[in-house]
Amino acid sequence: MQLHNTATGRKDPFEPRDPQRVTMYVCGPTVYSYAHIGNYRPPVVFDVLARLLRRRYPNVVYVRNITDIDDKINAAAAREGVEIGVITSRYAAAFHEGLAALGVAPTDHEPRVTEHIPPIISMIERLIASGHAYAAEGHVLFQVSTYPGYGELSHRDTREMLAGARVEVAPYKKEPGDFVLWKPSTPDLPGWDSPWGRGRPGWHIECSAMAEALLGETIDIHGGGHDLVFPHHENERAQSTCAHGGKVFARFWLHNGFVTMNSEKMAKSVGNVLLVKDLLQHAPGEAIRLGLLTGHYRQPLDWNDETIADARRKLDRLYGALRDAGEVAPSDAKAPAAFIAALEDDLNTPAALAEMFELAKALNKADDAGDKAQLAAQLRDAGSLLGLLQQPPQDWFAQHVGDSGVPAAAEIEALIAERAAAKKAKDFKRADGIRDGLKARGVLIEDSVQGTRWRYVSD
RNA sequence: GGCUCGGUGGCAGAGUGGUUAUGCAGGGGACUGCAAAUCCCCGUACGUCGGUUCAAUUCCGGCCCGAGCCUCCA
Repeated sequence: MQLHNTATGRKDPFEPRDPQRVTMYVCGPTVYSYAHIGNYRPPVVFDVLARLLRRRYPNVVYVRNITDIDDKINAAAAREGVEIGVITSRYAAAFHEGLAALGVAPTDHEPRVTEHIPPIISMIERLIASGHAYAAEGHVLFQVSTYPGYGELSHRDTREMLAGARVEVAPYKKEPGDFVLWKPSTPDLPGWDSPWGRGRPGWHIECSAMAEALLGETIDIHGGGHDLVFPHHENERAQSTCAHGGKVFARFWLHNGFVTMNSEKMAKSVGNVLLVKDLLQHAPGEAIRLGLLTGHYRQPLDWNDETIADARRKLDRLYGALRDAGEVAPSDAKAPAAFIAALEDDLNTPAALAEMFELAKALNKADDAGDKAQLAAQLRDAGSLLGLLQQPPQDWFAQHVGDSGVPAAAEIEALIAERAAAKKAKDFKRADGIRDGLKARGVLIEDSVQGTRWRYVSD
């Protein structure tokens, strides 16, 4: 297996440090509002990677955190006049609903920052003791100049960066590039007692401490959105490496590209945020998931109306092949080698999907029952790695998302029976009238050798 | 300005030093009462200018265009 490593800037062969325990940490959301489609790209991408790793290694420990203490959370809580727990549990629950809708399997651990304050304090103490951090005016700061490797992950020259720093430098910083590990809380803000007074952790130290607590000092894979490379992951790397006496923190750094809308970054300030909870009102979660996997994870993904429509049609074709195979004998055939090879080449999901369409075509052409059984099993197994095609085909075609107006199944069945009678009586005008009527109401009729079947069509 | 990554057929989107991506849309055909679904065939795409090479969309360089990051945004 090959994975692109941000630290080296190329695809490197991946071998776990310990094949008996493969470790992966992915930065999760800060739960202060509803998550948009871009926020779900890392969970979906790394869900696929986790599935792939689990197939190959007996024990994969996958951690994705939830950041539940943060200035934006504090602001939201203050705005609503509630405890931060009200805010964080609301949006964490919404996030989980989105994950479930997109078929994202649960991680092995989902640590929350507020439940890991002692390990965070402990790590900060160790950084101070080893001379990498210092306390000043209630803050604790990491002294970047004590870590020569700083900048290696993001390929930045620290001196130039510091020279070009455009942010006002806080007076308590020894050097402009130093970043905060702990900051003081005023009485009206959430805080925890610490050796440096009542306060709260900085953002970067959370992930370092939770990764250490759950996965140890060196992890195999660290993932997240491309925007986290700097400063978040650069800082994490500095903290963890220094706290662990120079041991490698993450052996592989993986970063997914952004989701854009009309080639623009999705951001509140731009006003082009597409929330998944809204999207789910119009499209099946499985189609959204496929939409997120149609491009390679490192490429930017431009999201538009066609993305979803396209994904739905693709699923129509794949599920259609499974449906037309009919009842086939169970087979334990696995995904073909070319499909696995595509995924093992830095998670090339577009190439892997192309293999699935080849399987679908072969399945559509197959006559022999044994061949059908095997091809259907292969297609399903391939789907299981991408988190697709796991429901009965009938269910896929019978679902209708959101809106009103579409006829209920019972009514459709009755009209189909009526049409069948008309067809038998050679009254094709009436039969076609029923079909056209249903089509106008969003139901497509198909006659097949197994009888007439129907499905809801989008738009 | 620095760093990272891109510009592929109508759209989406892989890949490759000389040979089919794949899906959708479109054209033709088979099947069908007519459709739909399915199958077969088709259009000969690689930003631009140079260089390397017997041969470049694929390697190298310049240029143009685009996205992201540059202290708390997935």
